Amino acid sequence: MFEHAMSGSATNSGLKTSLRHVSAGGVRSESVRTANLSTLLQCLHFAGPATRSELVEETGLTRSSVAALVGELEEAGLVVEHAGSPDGSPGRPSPTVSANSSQNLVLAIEIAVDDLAVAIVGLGGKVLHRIRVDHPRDLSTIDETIADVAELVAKVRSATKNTPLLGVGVAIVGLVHRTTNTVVVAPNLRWNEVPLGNLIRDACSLSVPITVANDGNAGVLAESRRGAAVGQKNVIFLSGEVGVGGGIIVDGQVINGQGGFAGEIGHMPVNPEGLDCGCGARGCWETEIGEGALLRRTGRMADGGRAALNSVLDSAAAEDPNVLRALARQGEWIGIGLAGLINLFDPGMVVLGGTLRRVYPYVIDSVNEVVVGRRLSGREARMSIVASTVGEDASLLGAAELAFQSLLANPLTVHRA
Amino acid sequence: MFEHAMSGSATNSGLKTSLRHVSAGGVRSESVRTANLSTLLQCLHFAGPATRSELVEETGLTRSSVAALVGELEEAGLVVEHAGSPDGSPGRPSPTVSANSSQNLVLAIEIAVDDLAVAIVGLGGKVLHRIRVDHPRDLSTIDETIADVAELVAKVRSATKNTPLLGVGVAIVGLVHRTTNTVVVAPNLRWNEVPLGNLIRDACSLSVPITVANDGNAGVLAESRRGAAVGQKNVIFLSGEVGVGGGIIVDGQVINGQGGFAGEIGHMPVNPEGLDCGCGARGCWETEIGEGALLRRTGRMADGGRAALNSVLDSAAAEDPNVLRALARQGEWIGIGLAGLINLFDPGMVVLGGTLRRVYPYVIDSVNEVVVGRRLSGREARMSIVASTVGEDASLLGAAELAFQSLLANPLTVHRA
DNA sequence: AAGTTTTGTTGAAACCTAATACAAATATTT
DNA sequence: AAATATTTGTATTAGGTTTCAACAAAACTT
Repeated sequence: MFEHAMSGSATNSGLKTSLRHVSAGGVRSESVRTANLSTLLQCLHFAGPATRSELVEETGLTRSSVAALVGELEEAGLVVEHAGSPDGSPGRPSPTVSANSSQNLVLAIEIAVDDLAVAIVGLGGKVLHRIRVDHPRDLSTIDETIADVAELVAKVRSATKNTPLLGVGVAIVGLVHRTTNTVVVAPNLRWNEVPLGNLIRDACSLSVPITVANDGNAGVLAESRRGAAVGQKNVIFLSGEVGVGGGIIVDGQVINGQGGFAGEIGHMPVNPEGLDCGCGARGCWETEIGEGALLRRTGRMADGGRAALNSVLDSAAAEDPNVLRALARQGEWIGIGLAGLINLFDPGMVVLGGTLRRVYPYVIDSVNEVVVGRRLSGREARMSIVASTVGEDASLLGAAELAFQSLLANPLTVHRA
Repeated sequence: MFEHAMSGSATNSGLKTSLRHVSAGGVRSESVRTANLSTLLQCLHFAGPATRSELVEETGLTRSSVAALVGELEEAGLVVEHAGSPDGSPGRPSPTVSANSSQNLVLAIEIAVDDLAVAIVGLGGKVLHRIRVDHPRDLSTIDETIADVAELVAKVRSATKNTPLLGVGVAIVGLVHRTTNTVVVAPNLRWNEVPLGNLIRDACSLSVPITVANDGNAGVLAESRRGAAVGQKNVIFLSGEVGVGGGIIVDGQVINGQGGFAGEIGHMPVNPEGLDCGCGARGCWETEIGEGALLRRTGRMADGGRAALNSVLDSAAAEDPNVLRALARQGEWIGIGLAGLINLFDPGMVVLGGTLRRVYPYVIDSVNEVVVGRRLSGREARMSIVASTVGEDASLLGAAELAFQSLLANPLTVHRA
């Protein structure tokens, strides 16, 4: 289990850099311990509490090693042990080990088009406190938005007794340069070149590491670690909101690309004769499967927002034939783009999130029909298209996972504040 | 360097992933040695001979460890050492270590639409013997093709004194199921469900491991290890031949997807109102940028083959305005699809191979224009679109690298025959 | 010729997990 | 109720791997 956290294929050997002068590739014995601590902590974080014997079985390590490693994690305050109780089977009961979710907290922030959300999440994935508020686009400047975020952060932090944090994760509807935590462009927010990481750090007086990421990339992380795609190593996450975002998992890892811009699924060119897109190009997938397209097809105003969307869903529930037809058409376009992605990635699962989660029942048949027709691998590959199970908090929870990544990779070298 | 051997997420120690190749999860001390042997051998295989001190610097290991590890590799016959000679600088000369390319051979086979190629390649990438022959599609049955391959294999093997092989790599223009080495479908060859790996093994009486892969996936491997994309961690390889193939490297690794079907770049839907594609769908990218499209646009017969293509290139060289215009149009379509892929992967480099390598000078301007216009990350990301440098042997050399992968990952557990 | 610099070699020390033996805690059998 | 079997925790020893430190070897420099 948990290979997703570390990728690495059996016969691996990808090459990366060429010239001989970069960072060391050699491995020392100490690193073995780090790797094993990491494996154990990931087990507990992602799969929940486990007895020591279960950990032995899952990791393949010996009882002695697990005892020593768990002891070290406990000493560091990362896990807690509870005495085991008899369960009816013979043998000495094994104590239960759990992630210490009350003392290893991260801050998660989501900046969506018409929403802000903030949460404090404990190791193991326990959401200790969460706030989501409406925050309509165009009603706030960047500075105001940051101030609003800071206010929410203050609330959740005081609700959790200002317990020190391990890190901060931020998900935002925009293109993010990962090494600088900068939002290069967020069309729906009309942001350009916003150093979001630094702004949030200053506004909230944070001194722990901050990771900013695209909301789709955060969403797929949540979906793959705690949602519908748990256990899947190759996943496409398609999230239709005002814009169409997404995230892709290849061999257990979210793909970031060279600068962190990867995963912009909504701007694949699918219809050169199509509509103009907010990104400046024409005929992007987003123009055919975004919220606007659905509202247009059902005779609503394309910028009708949430109310219009609800009306569409109501009509669909009432089996309005025009609306159902429009949804089927929508599904065909979803299928066309998905088929291309499936031929590109050969995923084991496709997850539809955001608004697409709500329209799922009305579009899935036409989606499947188109996909099956265009898939090259035909029936060979088993692949399913499912609705998100994490739901509206996908990006928020993904942001939390981003903040945990460094701890999980290197459990014993952590700083909190 | 060579973190590629370990990939791993940004924050982790890098080690973990390399050690992680044992499925269990836990890492034992022996794996450290395997990982370090692998790192050293990859250094020598990909970057060529190096002195022991260079290896020390590259791996970060100590002189003692490198000495021991190199000694072990030498004992296994994988590397050879030559006494160092004074180079004008002070200090004791360091012996040079090189991959033993005369005794660690793999067999590479490429089955293209109108070509067969076979080569014997030594560790370090030295091509010891290579044959490429015309083999027009539709003139042979599957069995005949396999027999032709077997004949070529016998030739190259006897030319290399039937030295035992470490493995076999096969690249083919078709969709390959990796775990079974089966060609699910190869439209241009009209193959369906061909157990190619087994057929070749039997026809050539081979007893070493065989790896069959899609030609585009093999091509990108060659290009990234020994061609234009050396050192790049995120690469898109687009190879236009009769069909349009490709391969994608994410974080230093070729992406295979769930069953090995990933990388089918040519069948992205880019024009729903476009032409019917051989795959059964309509408006695939291949219908706009494949060889047929170019011939069509330049007034030739779409199935004119190599002769027609040469005539187009001649006209282009003679600056025939109609042909140049058609090529520019071709470039626009290449750009449209590439822009989508770039938004999806955020690569550091795009490599154009196959026929596209030859038309590169005539299309690159319009490609770039479209791509710049449609890229979301704008000027933020440095990304270049270049022509393949490996050339017509990309898939063949990639197949060889496939065959080396297992040895490189685990240098001391090899069987030859 | 003596000193400096770089590199190979060797043995001890440090780190990590596995293996083994034994103790503890529970269920089952007599 | 006592003995036995089963499972798990603990402690000790052994095996594997790397680093460290000291020394030797081979080159250049003064």
